[in-house]
Amino acid sequence: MTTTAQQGTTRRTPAWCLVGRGTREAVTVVELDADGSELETRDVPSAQWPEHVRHAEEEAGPRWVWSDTATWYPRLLAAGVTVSRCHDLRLIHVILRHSQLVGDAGRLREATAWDAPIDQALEEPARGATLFDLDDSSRSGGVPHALEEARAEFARQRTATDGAADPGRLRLLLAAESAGALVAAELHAAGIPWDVAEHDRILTEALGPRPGTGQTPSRMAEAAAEVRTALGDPMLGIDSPPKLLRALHRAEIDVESTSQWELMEHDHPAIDPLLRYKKMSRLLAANGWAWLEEWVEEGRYRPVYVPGGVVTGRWAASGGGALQIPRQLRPALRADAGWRLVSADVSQLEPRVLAAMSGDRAMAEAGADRDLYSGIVDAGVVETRQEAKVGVLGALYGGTTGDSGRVVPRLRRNFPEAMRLVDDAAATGERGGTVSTWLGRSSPAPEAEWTRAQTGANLPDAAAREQERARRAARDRGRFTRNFVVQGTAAEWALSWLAALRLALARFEPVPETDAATASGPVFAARAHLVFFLHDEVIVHAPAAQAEAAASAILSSADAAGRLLFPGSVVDFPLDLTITERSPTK
DNA sequence: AGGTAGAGCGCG
DNA sequence: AAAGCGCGCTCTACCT
Repeated sequence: MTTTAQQGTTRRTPAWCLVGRGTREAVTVVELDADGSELETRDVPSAQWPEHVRHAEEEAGPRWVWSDTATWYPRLLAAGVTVSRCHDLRLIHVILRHSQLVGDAGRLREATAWDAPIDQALEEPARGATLFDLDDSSRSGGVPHALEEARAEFARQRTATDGAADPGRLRLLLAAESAGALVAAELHAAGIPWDVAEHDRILTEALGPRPGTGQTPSRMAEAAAEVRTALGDPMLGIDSPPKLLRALHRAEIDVESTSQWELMEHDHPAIDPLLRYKKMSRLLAANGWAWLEEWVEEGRYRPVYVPGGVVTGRWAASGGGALQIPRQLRPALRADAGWRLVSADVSQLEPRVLAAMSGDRAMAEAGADRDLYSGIVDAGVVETRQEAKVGVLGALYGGTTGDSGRVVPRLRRNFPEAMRLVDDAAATGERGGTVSTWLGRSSPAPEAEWTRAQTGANLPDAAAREQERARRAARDRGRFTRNFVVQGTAAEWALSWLAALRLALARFEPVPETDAATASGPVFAARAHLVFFLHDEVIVHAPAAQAEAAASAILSSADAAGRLLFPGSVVDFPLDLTITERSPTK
C-alpha cells in the first residue's frame, strides 16, 4: 500500500474517490480504501473541485466514482483537468441489473431512478455553472447526483460485482464501459478538426454552388428536370415516395418501392438521373451547408457520443449524425497545421472476435496475419473473397437466403466451434432466453407481447396465421441474439482498445500549444488526442512529431485489448493504419 | 399545429 | 446486387 506523508501524519492513498453533490456549493469527496472502507470525507467548494481533482490525480490516480460521467467530467475538462479512471454508476447500474453473471443483484433489479432513460443531449456547462445549478431532474433523466444516493448505489454495485459468477471478467467490462464514458466526453471536448472550405468544395462539386435559401442547387435541379422529362410528368414531386412510385408505374417501370437498389435493376432513361438526384438530395439534406453551419464551429465538429446507447454495448451518438458521416466527406476531416491524423481500423473485427470467443482454431488460422476472408478462400472453403465475406456476414447476422444461405453450411463444416457459438445464441433467443457477451453484458428479456405471442401460438386452437407470426417473431429474435453475442463482444474489445489508448496518449509529453490546435481546448491542444471513434475505427489528432508514437500506441493498445479479453488466444487483431493530413476516403 | 410512423439511406 | 444485425437523421404522409 502506498503511503504519503502529509502534515506530519501518514495517510493511505485512496483507491476510490466517491464524489457527490454535498451541501450547498460544495462537492463531497469520500476517499475509500481498496476494500471499500472509508479513509476520509471532505467537502470541496465546487469552484476548487477541478484543482482538487488535479492534485489527487498527481498524487494517487484514484478511480473516481460518480453518478454520471456526462454530468461531472465536462466541468473538469473545461477547467483543463483530466482523470485516469472512473466508475460510472449510471452505466454500470444498467450492466449489472441485467447481467447473467450477477446471481444476486438485490435491489439493483428493482426499478429506481438509476434506470431512468437519460436525456441524451449532453448539456454544455454554462459559463460559471456548477453542479449546483442542476437539480436531479434537469438532465440524466433523474439519475441522482447527491452523495448519499451515490454512496448507497456504489455499495449495491460492489456487492453485486463481488458476488458475481466471474467477478474478474465483469470488472473488466465495468472498467471498459467507464473508460468509454471518459473518452466520449473527451471526444466532445476536443472536437473533430473539420475543414469547412473542403466540405464546401465537395458540396459545390457534387451539387453545384451554394444556392440561396429555399433554392435547389443547380445540379440537383438539372437531374430533377431530366427525371420529369423522362417520366413525362413536368410537375412531379420527386421527394414524395408515393407520388414518385405512381409516376414510375405510369412509365411502366415495375418497382415495388423507390429505393435505389430496386431502381438499379431497371433500364429506363429516368433511372440514371433519378439515382443521381437521390444521392444529391441525401447529401444536401444530411450533410449540406445547413449542417455545416449548425454543427461546425471554429473548425471543430463536436457530436455528442452516447456510451452504452445501444443494447449490445455499442455507442450511439446524437447530433449531426456522427456515426454516419458519409465517406464522401471524409476529406473534410483534416489535421490542423503542423498536426497529423493517425487513422486506424480493425480488419474484420467481428469474425475475429467470434473466432477468439469460440476458440475455433481453423477460423483463427484463416485470419492469422492476413485478411480473414482471403484466408477462408486459401483454406479451400469457398472460391472467392466475396463469397467468404457474404458467408461470414450471413453467419453473424443469420442470413438464410441467396449466396449467404448457400455458403453458411460450408462454414458450419469448416468452422464448427465458431458456428456452434452463434447457432446456440440464436437458438437461445428463439426460445426467449437470454444470452451474454464474453465479459457479461446480457441481452434484454423479450417483450411481454413477444412472450404472449409464443405462448398463444402453442395453444391447440391457435390459428395458422398466428403460428406463422409467432415463428417469424421467434426467428427475428434469434437473429438478434445471434448477433448480440458477437457485436457486443466486439464492442467490449473496442472499448478495451480505447481505454488502453487514451491512457497511453495521456502519458505523451505535452508540446507547446500551437495556434492551430487551440480550438481543441487547454487539455488537447498540447498533445496527441483521440478525435473520432466509430465501432472499430479510431482517429488520433497528433502533433507531427508525435504521429509515429501515436501510431505505435494505437497498435500496442489493440494488442493489449486482445490479450486482456482473450488471454492465450492465437487470434490476432490486425489494423489498417495511416498517417495523413487529410482523412482518406477509403 | 404538432406528434409519430414509415420510407429511405448513411455508417459499422 | 442485397440479404441477414445494430444504429440516427430527414423527409413525407397521416394522425389527432
